Amino acid sequence: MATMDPDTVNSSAVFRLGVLGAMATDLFANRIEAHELKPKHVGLMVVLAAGRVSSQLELAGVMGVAPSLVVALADHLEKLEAIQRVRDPADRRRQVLTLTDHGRALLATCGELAHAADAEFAADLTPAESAVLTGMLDRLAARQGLPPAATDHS
Amino acid sequence: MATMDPDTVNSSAVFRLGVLGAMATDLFANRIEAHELKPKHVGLMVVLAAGRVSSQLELAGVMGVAPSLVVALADHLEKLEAIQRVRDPADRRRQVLTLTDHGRALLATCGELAHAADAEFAADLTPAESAVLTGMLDRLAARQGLPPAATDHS
DNA sequence: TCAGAATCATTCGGACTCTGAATGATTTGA
DNA sequence: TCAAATCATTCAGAGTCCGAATGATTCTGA
Repeated sequence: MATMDPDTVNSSAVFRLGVLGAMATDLFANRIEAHELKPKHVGLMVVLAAGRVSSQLELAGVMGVAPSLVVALADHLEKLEAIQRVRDPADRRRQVLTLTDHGRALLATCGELAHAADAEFAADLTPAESAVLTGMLDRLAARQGLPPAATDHS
Repeated sequence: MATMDPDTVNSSAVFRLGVLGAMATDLFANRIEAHELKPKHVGLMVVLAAGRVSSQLELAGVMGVAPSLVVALADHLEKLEAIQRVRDPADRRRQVLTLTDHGRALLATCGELAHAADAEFAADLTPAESAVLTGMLDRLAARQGLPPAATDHS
């Protein structure tokens, strides 16, 4: 490349995705605040709703957070009666988390709030753009189990 | 509405942008770590490079953070000799921040790292999808009043 | 069968980031 | 000239998250 643009950073997808993502999360956090939820609580419920995973360690893996954080998030969701925590009879070390009816209702409410926020934040997203976002999220989620590039100081 | 998608949240742009943005920021943070920079340091430099703003209070406004945080970020960048801090002679309450040559070089390096990260982050995307993503980020950024991305003709 | 290694959840301490309330310096306005 | 406003700075503390113990349970091989 010849003379480089003075602000190459700002033209990178990673950087701008980060900035926009932070704004989006702040917006979403404000919308769900009244329900005593934070974005990560919703994230946990979303993973649960997907139905592929139920133990806390697996949750931590999919969400990319420490197991100890899942404990705190699950504690809170249990207090809200949004999830049930039951020891797996087949392996009593595991806690099996399941969404309660109330949890599903809460999640649906968050869905409505999120889409309302979309109207403000990403009003004119074309279906193609939505598809790209979805595709990226799916593929990145599919990369779980790779060397944790995010927090590897070993 | 009839039966709603079981996971409406996950189909909202705000939520997905938040998740992807967090991953993108983590990735970027890892890449610039060796230069003793965090994403917010780069963010400050990006705003400075845009050239519309120079005092710390203005910086705080554009970045959407507390003025006291700008102090800390600027302290560090000054220690790295990436910026200069000079009292505005016309108003000695103000600190005028300017990128040094080294700061510009650092920023350029971060740009390369960011674009390299793009390659990994969007590895599975087709060029068409990439273009859609870029266009979408442009429009979203404009909508949020962020500094416009310079067109990259590398 | 049984002791030791591995696995899962939990607790706890602490690192890190960020904010908001003082404080000090300077400028502005009446 | 003096009071109010403005900018930068410091500081204490809230909030979030991780990693290292700990305890409980399961798995393994001899």
